[in-house]
Amino acid sequence: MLEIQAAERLPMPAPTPAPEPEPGVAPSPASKARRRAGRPMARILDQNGITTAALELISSKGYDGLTMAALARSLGVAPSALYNHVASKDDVLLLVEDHLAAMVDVSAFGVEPWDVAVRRWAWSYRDVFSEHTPLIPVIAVLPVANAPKTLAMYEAVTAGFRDAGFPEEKIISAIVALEAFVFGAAYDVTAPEDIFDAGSLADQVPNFTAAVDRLALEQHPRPTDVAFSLGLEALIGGFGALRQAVSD
Amino acid sequence: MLEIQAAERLPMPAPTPAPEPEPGVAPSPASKARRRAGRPMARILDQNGITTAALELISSKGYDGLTMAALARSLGVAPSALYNHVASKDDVLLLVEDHLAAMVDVSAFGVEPWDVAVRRWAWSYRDVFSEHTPLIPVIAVLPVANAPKTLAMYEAVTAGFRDAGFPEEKIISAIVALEAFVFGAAYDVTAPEDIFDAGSLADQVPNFTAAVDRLALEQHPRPTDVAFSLGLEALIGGFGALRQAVSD
DNA sequence: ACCTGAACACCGTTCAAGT
DNA sequence: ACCTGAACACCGTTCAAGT
Repeated sequence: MLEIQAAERLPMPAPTPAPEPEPGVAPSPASKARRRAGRPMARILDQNGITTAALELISSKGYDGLTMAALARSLGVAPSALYNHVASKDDVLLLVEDHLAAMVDVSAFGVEPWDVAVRRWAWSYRDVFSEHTPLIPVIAVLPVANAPKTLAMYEAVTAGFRDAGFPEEKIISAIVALEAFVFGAAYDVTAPEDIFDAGSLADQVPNFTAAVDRLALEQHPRPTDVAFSLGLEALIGGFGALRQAVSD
Repeated sequence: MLEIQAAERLPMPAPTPAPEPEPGVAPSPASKARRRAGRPMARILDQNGITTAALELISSKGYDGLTMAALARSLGVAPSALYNHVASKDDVLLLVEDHLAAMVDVSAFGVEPWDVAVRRWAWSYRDVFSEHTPLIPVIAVLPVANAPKTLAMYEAVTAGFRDAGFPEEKIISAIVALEAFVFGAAYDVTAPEDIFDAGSLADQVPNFTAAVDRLALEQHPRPTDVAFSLGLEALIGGFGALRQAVSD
């Protein structure tokens, strides 16, 4: 259901087809007149428009606001119309995920040194998905064949690892491990500030409470960024030692 | 809503109270007779019974099968009865999470060397939650004050880090980083085997496909375990270098 | 092929009524 | 205090009917 649908010519001869509005663009408020049932003259929906509308809905109402009904309304169609273009709501989430994957910064691979590239990629990956954590369960189970832009990201990262002298049989494992860390860290970004406040139980967990208080004393940047940096540098350090000599 | 509710004595004098069935135990099939409305003689539900029933439901029907209606049915009550003991379905998930946290193995801290303890804890943590990934979004945002067993786990780990010479101001950050990796890895366990099959797009991502094929050649244990081990050892190695000299 | 509109089989949650 | 039963305001999804 995620294949690209070839733009289809209508069977009737139409030498100068009337300039149709872009599919997926919300109808102007002027066109309040409700559409009659039946196939419309011009296609109204496509996967691109659905993706864009979903992203707008998410950014304005959050993932709770992303319902098939709300999505349809923002596109000016009935909810059932969506099912001509996606098989399910999960399909919509997949479209969104693949769009976001294209925003992850892989530009440093093959240009900057390996560790710099990994650092840039991982921070960017975490930042993008920390605003979209409801997608993480979807990504984790997502066969890459259905997400071309996600696949392109993996290709860039893999090539970067290979060119940096990373042993080929360990590349995928290393990427999977880094990705696991990135996804977990994306959740951590969304945690409330006082998540580690033990409240009335504080005196029962003295070591923990002391360590939490001690961290708070450091006038650091966000604690979530400190933890991410600490873990990421350990992973980069450990994985970097696996590389074979290469001029870069 | 998660406070422990003190067992309450009924106000009426009851010198030899009839041996009441344990609360939360599903009614024997014999007692088919429907309860009348109104407060029952003996309390039927409590948080313990709800937790146990939820865990049974999850293990038999999965998280999709964990609905308030199904949970109530397994306990022999109406769905609305649950709301006398939990504020919401999220509260139920919290009870389940805290129960599972107690199953994570922290026994090696303070007994075995630091790296052995971390390794045992992390593997156990991942294994427990890989069967309960729908809880991960809940844990990530969960104030520890509401989850006493989870808090106890953090206390044991924190003490282990401190006693091993870990600088106090970095302990929480290190635990948070390890936990992020564990949660992400828990998702990875649930991924389908062919998740990295690029299908028809394979020739567009040659480096990635080659690395995936290369990994498959290694007759390893589960790829997810290889990736977890690789990342965990890097984290342990990197964090271990932060420790100050201590005799252990 | 691609829309509408009605319907289906659910959800979690609330609340009056009962004891 | 703690249950039942009815009701509420949703969900995602299906499908006949229309053009």
